[in-house]
Amino acid sequence: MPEESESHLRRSRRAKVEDLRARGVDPYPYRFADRIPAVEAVARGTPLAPGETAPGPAVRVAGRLLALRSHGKTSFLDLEDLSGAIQLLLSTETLGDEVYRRWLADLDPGDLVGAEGLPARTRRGEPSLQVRSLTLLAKAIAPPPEKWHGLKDPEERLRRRYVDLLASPETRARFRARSLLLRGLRRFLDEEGFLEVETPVLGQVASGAAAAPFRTRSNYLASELQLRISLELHLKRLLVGGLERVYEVGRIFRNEDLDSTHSPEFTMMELYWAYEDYGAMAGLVERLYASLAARLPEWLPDSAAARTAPETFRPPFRRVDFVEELEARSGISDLLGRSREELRSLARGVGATVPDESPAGTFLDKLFDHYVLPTLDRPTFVFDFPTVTTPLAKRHRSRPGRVERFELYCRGYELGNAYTELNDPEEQETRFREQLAARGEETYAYDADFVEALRYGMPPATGLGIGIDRMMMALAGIPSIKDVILFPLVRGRPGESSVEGPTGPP
RNA sequence: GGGCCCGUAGCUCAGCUCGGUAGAGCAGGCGGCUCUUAACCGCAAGGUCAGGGGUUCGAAUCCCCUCGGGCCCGCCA
Repeated sequence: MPEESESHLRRSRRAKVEDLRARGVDPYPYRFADRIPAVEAVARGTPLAPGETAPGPAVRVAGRLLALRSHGKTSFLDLEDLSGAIQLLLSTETLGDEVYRRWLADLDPGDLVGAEGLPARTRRGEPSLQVRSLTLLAKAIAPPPEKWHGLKDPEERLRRRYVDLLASPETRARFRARSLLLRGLRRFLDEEGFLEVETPVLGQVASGAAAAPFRTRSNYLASELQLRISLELHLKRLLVGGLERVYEVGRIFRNEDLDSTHSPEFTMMELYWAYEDYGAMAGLVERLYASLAARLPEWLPDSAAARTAPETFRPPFRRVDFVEELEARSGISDLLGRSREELRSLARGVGATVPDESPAGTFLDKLFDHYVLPTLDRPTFVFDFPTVTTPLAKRHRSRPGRVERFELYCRGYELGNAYTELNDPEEQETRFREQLAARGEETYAYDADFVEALRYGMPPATGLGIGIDRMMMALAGIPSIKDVILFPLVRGRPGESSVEGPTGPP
C-alpha cells in the first residue's frame, strides 16, 4: 500500500471499520449466497400497486451502494450490480429504531452490501426492496467519484480503470460488449471447424510483420528474447503439421507509440485455412462480420453503432482492385510501370514524409491512403496489392507484379488483411532476403526455421489477420483504442509501485 | 519527433485575461425530516492550487524548467 496522506473522508470510513470490529461485526465477510440480479428484484416489485409490499417470498440482492437518501424514519438506498440498480427501502417501522439508525450510521456510498427483503413499490411507484436485513459485504475506505458526474478525468479513467468501471455503467457495458464480441468470434470460428491454438509469445526473433519488437532476456537460456509482433509464422508451421484449420486470439507487442489507433500491446486474431485461397477467405470474412454485426444490438444495446451495424455490414461487401481504384481516384496512369523515384515524388506530392530509401510499395501505400482510403465509407474489400511490401503472400496466379492479398476497410479502419499464403520455400527465402536488403532494420526478420518448415510442405492455404481492438472500435463506433483496452499502457508516476533491483537488460 | 491545450478539496468545476486573505456543488461530520430517486433544510469542517525555480512588497494568476495527460500532425500495422 502506498503511504498517502489520509483524507478526512478516508479517516471517517476507517473509523467506521474500527467501530464495526469493536462491535464484533466483520466489515469484510466471506459470502452472500442466493442473490438474484437487481433487475430481477425490480421485476418482482413492478407488478405491485404503489404503496404495496409483496407478502413474499423474500429475495436477496448484493451490490454497491450508489446513494443514500435519508428522511428521518424512512431512507432510500440505491444498490447497483452488473444487471442494474434497485432502490432499497429502509424504515423504522419494519426495522425498529435502533437497528435502522445503526445501519445508516455504518454505511457510506461505495460500500458493497447485501440486502434481503420483500419486493415492494413505494407510494410514488418506484419498485423497491422493503429491507428486512442488511449485511455489509465490503467497506469502501476510498470514497467513490461524485454520483452525478462520475469520473471524468481521462487520465484517472485509464490509470484507475476500476474506478471508471465502478462509477460508469457505460464503461462496464462497453467492456462487457467486447467480451461478448470475442465469444461470438470464437463461436463462429469453432462452428466453421477451426481449432483454437496457442503459440509462443517469447522467441529468439520476432517476425511475421515489420515492427520493432520488445526485447527481454532469459536467465535460463542466457540470451536475449523478443516478444512476438505477429502470430503468422507459428500458425503456418501448424498447417505444415497437418492441423488444417487453426486460429489464435492473442496479445502481440510492437515497440511503438500509443495513440488513438495504436497500442504497444494489442489483441490479434489470425487464422489459417488449408486447401483454400483468398477468394474463399473473402467469403468467410464477409460472413464473419455480418454475423457479428447482426448480434451487436444484443451485446451493446442502446448504442448508435448497434442500430447501424447490422445494415452497414450486410453482404455482399463492395470489392475494388487496389491498382485500378487508385488509378481511377488519383488520375495517375500506369502505376505499376513507374519507377520508385516517380512514385516517391508522387507520394511526396500528397504530403507523405516517409524516408527516401523506402521501397516502391511504401509510396504506393501512401498514395492509396491519400486517394482511396477516405472514400471507403462502407465495408470494402481491396484486392491484389503490389508485391513489394508483402513478403508472405503468394504471387498472383495471373497478374504480374501483384500478390493474392486483400484488405477489408470501413470508415478509415482496416478490418482484416488476408493472403493466399506463400508456401514455396525457395521463393520465401528469396523474399525474406529481398526485405532485408531493402530496409535493413525494421523489416521482416529472416526466420530460417520457418523456411525449413515450408520445405516439409505446407498445403496451399489462405490466412487472415484481424486486430480485435480495431474490430471492436469499428463495430461499436468507438474512436479511441484506449476505450476498448481495459488497462492501456500508461507512463509510471514517481513513487508508484516501482520495481526494485535489476529489472532486465541495461 | 513537431504544434496547441490541460493539471485548483475524495469527485465535478469556478477563480487566471487585468497579481491583493482559496470558492461552489456532490461526497464526508453534527442536527432536523415517514416516499425520496442529482431528495431537502441548518451548522461546522475539508487545499503541497501537479512539482521546482524566477519576477514582485505580494503569485493559483506572470515567466522558465520538469512531470503527467488530452487533441492535431508526422512515424509505425
